Amino acid sequence: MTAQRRVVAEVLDGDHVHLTADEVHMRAVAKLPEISRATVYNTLGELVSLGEVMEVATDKRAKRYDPNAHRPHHHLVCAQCGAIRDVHPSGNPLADLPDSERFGFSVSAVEVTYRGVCPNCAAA
Amino acid sequence: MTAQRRVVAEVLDGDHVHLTADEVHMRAVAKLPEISRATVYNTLGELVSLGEVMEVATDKRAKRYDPNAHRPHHHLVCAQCGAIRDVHPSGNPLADLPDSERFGFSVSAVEVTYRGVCPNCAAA
DNA sequence: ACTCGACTTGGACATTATCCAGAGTGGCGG
DNA sequence: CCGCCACTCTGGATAATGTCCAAGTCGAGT
Repeated sequence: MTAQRRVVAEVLDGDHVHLTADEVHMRAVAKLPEISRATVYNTLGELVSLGEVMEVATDKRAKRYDPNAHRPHHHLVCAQCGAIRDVHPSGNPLADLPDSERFGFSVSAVEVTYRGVCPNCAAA
Repeated sequence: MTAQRRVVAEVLDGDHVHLTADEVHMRAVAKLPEISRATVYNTLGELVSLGEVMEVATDKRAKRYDPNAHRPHHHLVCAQCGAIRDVHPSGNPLADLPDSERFGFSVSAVEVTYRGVCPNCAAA
């Protein structure tokens, strides 16, 4: 546990939002100016391997990192401003996939992304 | 409808797989050598706007384009080799999102990505 | 204090996507 | 048939994101 990794962990823990790798880097630089992008990417990759954070691919421009990896949840994305909210649907989508639709895959996870327009953008 | 756009449409229609923009470009070049990347991107963007093809963000490396945009379906992705299959689950995930979890959004679409390991990779 | 290994750094590089200025093309009125 | 206009395409530059590598740095153990 080095100073650099602690800073990355603090950035993710401080705000429970969904940051891009670049945003994590910028915030890390604010706390530790000499930290490099490579270290941020390395550390994020390790945190993902450890299961401490999740990668989220809601848009294709950049990965986002979700520090709320321990409680299963899905995401609600505004199509206009890109805002992301965590949501907790009632059903279990894994159960909705019958064996006949699994093609022999061993299915281990499911990601659900709801898309819509947030109240702010709807008002504008 | 120019020659270039016809070629892009043919590429997408010829194989019902999930091509990246770059794969579309390579296949388009095979049919029409002087087509440029910009034109492929433009045309793909127009097709998406028209609702003829869907963008799929199963990994973060590159967008993929799904020509099967007219029948709602979801995707089953192999975590190892990246193979993508279309699947048709039984339930309707939109119904699983109660109003209390919508935060005022007008939710219009849902994407579901199942992740697992395909039979080929499981055998290897 | 020395050595070794792990970590970090900074920059180069790769990939994917977008932008832009200029050239090309086709239709249409004259 | 000619020239004009709107639109499209091209090729290259550029941006955004992510990865890799060689060398430097730091700390633990001896």
